[in-house]
Order: sequence, then structure tokens, then C-alpha cells
Amino acid sequence: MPADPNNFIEIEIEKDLEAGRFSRPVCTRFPPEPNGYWHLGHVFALTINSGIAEKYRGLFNLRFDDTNPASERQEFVDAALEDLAWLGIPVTGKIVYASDFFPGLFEIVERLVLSGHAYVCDLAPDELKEWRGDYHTPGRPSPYRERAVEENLDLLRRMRAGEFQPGEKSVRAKIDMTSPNMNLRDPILYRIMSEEHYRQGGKWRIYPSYDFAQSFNDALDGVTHSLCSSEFISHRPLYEWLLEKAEFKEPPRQIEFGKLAIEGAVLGKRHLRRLVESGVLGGWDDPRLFTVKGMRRRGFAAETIADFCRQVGVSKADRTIDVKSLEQFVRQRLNASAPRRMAVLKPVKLVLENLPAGEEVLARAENNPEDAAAGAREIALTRELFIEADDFMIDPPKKFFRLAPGKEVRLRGAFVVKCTGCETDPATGAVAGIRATYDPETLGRNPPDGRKIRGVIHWVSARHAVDLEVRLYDRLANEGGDAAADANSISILRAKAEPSVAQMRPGDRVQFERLGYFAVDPDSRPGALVLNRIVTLKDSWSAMQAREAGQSADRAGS
RNA sequence: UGGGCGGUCGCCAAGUGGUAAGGCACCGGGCUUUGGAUCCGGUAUCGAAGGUUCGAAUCCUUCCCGCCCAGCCA
Repeated sequence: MPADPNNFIEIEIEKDLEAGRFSRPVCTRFPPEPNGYWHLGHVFALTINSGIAEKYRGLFNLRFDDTNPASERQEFVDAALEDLAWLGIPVTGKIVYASDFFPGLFEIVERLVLSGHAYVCDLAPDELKEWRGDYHTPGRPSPYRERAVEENLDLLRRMRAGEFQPGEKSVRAKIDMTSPNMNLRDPILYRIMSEEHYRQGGKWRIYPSYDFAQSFNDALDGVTHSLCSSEFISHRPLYEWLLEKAEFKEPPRQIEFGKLAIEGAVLGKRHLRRLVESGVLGGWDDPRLFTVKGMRRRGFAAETIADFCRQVGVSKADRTIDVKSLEQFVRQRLNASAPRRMAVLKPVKLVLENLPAGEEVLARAENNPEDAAAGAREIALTRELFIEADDFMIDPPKKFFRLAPGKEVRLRGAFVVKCTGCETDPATGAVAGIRATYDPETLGRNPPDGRKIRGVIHWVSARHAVDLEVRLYDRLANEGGDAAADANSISILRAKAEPSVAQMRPGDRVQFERLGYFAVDPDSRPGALVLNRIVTLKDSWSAMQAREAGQSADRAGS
């Protein structure tokens, strides 16, 4: 199993394997704290860890890092488990909770006290801060640093028994108060907390710190490679110190990778919380969010999200990926699988003057030109149709290939039609209706006389059309690191679609040609379809319109 | 500011002394009953300055920029 040369983590693991550093199989883990909903960043860490385990035929664990009762809730565990199942990322090892290991962790801290590597400190939080010094000032040893082992042990047990109040005492590692690495200036190992733990209830009065729990839980779980993001680099010396002092054999190794961000995506928990709690967003599953639930609701496929993360890969540098890359990745997958359907977002009526009112012509349309196996469907063409308002212009610019008075265009899957006129609303000047005639020689083939028809537009039969609500989402603004949700970042349109769309079920995806990829919202009910736009097509209306605008400007200029 | 980690095209990213892959984006063109898809072509001297070398993105020096660390958060 050769290491991927682009994956520095694999290269490091390969070295460990060759050196025979571990006598147990490779084991990784993902340790989320259940204090919020998962987002793309979590999926990224998840795929890195599970990917490594898979590659080396090892084990991948999920460990809820629930060592702070003040911020954790069962609700978040449940949501995480739900997301995990949906993502389909297999936990080949075990699912554990750090808090279930509190007894074992307590034994370890006792051992550390016994061996003189940890002590009970009576400094209050603000005093501790002062004694720790800062970047320019070395810290000073706590006055309690040289307490006798017996006294430390007694105090530790009384802390556990609940004899002291939060902040009154803490357990600290005895390392180096002058270290330039602040994490080594006698860091807190255990602290007193009075909150009820969502899982342990009031059983514990003292709780291990992140560093303590992380290192020893990894070791206890048999983890070999503890992969985490780069902000923990400066914690690595502490991670190693703890495992060494507690005399763990073949201690796990921490390797850090750069964080992944998406340009334009609000991922930070505090921002998300504010947006959700302020009511600007519908909730944690708002389709504008890059939370797992939001992406799911929007219509992203689970495999697509995980595959994207895997493709992005790891690096030591923090990255901010252009959303366009994600979108293009999503399009690529959708293009191969999403059936094509016709719909109009802003309907305007088109009457075929030479098609009698009671008559219907069956047109045949492929379900997916990329995939012949997807088959075809028949759609009834009637005298009265709806077409996209933007597909018609009374006075079109030169390169407008859609419908205009006297011009011809193809109705997708059906005939070539020629516009014979239109009616406008006298009050607003808006186009109220369009008239046209169809060319009966052009069903399923080009005009026999050889004339070229360049434009193809969508249509739906007025008689058979199904109504749907279409939601278009814009990205949330994230200016200056301060997330502001724009009320305009969502637009809701009453649209019409061809009848086959009525058969779609929640979660189903579809491509409305030229409009984008859409998914049926989970809340959608038959007969009242709600569709979310997943992504636009690469070169859709906005680009088209920009081009036309540019051409009009050119005309005006010359 | 002390320490740590990073800096190759707008965004990702190959490359580890031999004369700058690829993807996304963008621009131009071909094909097309989606102006989609697809196909062809175009776009960087490697944070900066010095130095070592026949030769450097790759080695050395100094400098600049970004991120992380002074929670009894994770």
C-alpha cells in the first residue's frame, strides 16, 4: 500500500509502519465535541480519518469528546449520529464517549500525582492567569507547586468528592513555567465544575481538560494516529509529555493538517448560532448553510460531499476553497444522474394558433442525454403553453437566440414555432401573452428546407402543468468575518413544470435545463411540491444575460 | 511583541538542484433539438531581496505577509 505522494499524513504513517513503531493496527478517530451541528469542516476531518484507516486496513473510531458539561447536549449527539448515518461514512472501530472513561482517566491523574508530575493548585482563575505570565514574561511557579504528594492526593480525592467549589482548586501538570510554549506552563489537567453532565448526570464534580482527555482517550482506545487540525500543533508537546509521564507504551502520535474553509461559507459555530437564533435562518438545516443538515436539505448527495472532501485532500496549510470548485464538483455528479425536466420559473402564456384547442400532440423527450439507459418520456403539447418570460423579447438584441416577433425557436423536444405577435399589459407594458404557429414538419427533426434554428426553449402545457414552489438561495454574506444573513438571500418563485415532475419524491433531484439542479425539499407534500435549487448550471441565465447585456452595450456604443 | 506553523496563476495544487503538471475560475473557438454536457486553444517564473551553483521554486541569509498559542473551551 504505497503512500499517496500528495498526502503527507500517509507518508508519515508509512514511516511509522516501516519503523515498526506500533504493534497494533493503524487506528484513527474523529473526536467532535457534541456542542453544535456538524458542517463541511467536520465532514472533511471525518473523511481524512476514515480514509486513512481504510487505506491501512485499520480501525476508525468516533469519539464524542464530552468533557465539558457546560456546553454539551444529547441533542447534538443525536444530530451527529444522524448525520453520520446519512453521510454513510463507516465507523469500522467503535463509537465511544470520552465521559464513559472518566473512571479510567481519574486513575491516570492519580498516578500522575503520585509520581509527582501533577499537583493540586489553589490559585484562582484570575491569579493563575497572572502567574502564568505572557509572551514576554516567564510565568512564576505556583506557590502550591511543591505540595507533598500525599497532600496532593488527598486534595485530589476531596476535589472529586465535591468538597470544593469551581475555581477553588485545579489539578495542574508540573512542566515548565518559563516555556515559550504557553501550553507547557503547568497546564490545567482537571477542573471542578458544578454543571450536570448530559450523560453522566451529577456523578462527577471534576472534569478532565481537553489535553488530558484527548491524549489518554486516544491511548486507551488504541489509536495510533491522532489526526487533528493545525491549531493543535502547539499542544503536541503536551500530548506527548502526558503520555510519556503516564508511561504509555507505543503512545499514539498526533499529526496535524490544515483547516478547510469554503469561500463565502459561514462555518463558525458562533456565527451560525447567531444567525439561527436571531431567526434570520430557518434553522440549522437551512439550505443556505454548509451544515450537513443544510446541505442535505438543499439536495447535495452524501457521497458527493464526502467525495469532494476526499478529493480536496490534506495539506499542512489552511485552505479556503473557492465555492465554485465545490459547485462544479456537485454539477459533475448531478449531470450524470439527474433526469432532465422542463419547467418555467416565470411563466408567460404562449398560444399556438394552428393547434386546435382540443388537440394534443405527443412529443418525446430524453430523460438524460448523457445516459441512454434513462429512457425517454412523452409530453403532451397543447394549444396553450407557458414559456419562460425571459425567453421572449419584443425588441431583442442581435445575438438573442430565443423567441421574438417574427423569429423562430424550437420548443424543446417538440416543434419549431414562429412568433406571430404578442399582447402587452397596457398598464405596465409587460408581455401578457404571445402568439405563434408551429411547423408540423419539425417534430423530432430539423426543418426539411434546411433552415437553422439556433434557440431551444422550455415549455409546459397550460392544461397539464403542475404548480411548484421553487426556492433559490444565494450565499450568505460573510463580510469581515462577521456573518450577516441577508433577507434577500432567498427568493421564492411560483413556477410551473411538466406533469412528470409531480411524481418526484422528497430528496429526488432534477435538472431543469438552463435553470440549474433542483431537489425536492423534505417538507414537500405531493400536490404542493417545494424544490430547492442545489446549484445553477455552469453557464446559466445570469451568464447569458450578462453576455446579452454586453452585446447590447456594444451595439449602443458603436 | 516571545514561540510555533504556513506562503507556487483569481482559488486549490504538483514539483525536494536541471530549466514551472493538473483541476476550478476566466477568455477565445468547434460541435450540439439545453447558449448544458463535450472538444480545441490561451493565461504564473514560484512572498521579497541578496548569496551558493554551469544551473534554484527547490540550498544558505535576511526581510515581508498570513494563521495559531497568554480559557479552570475544544
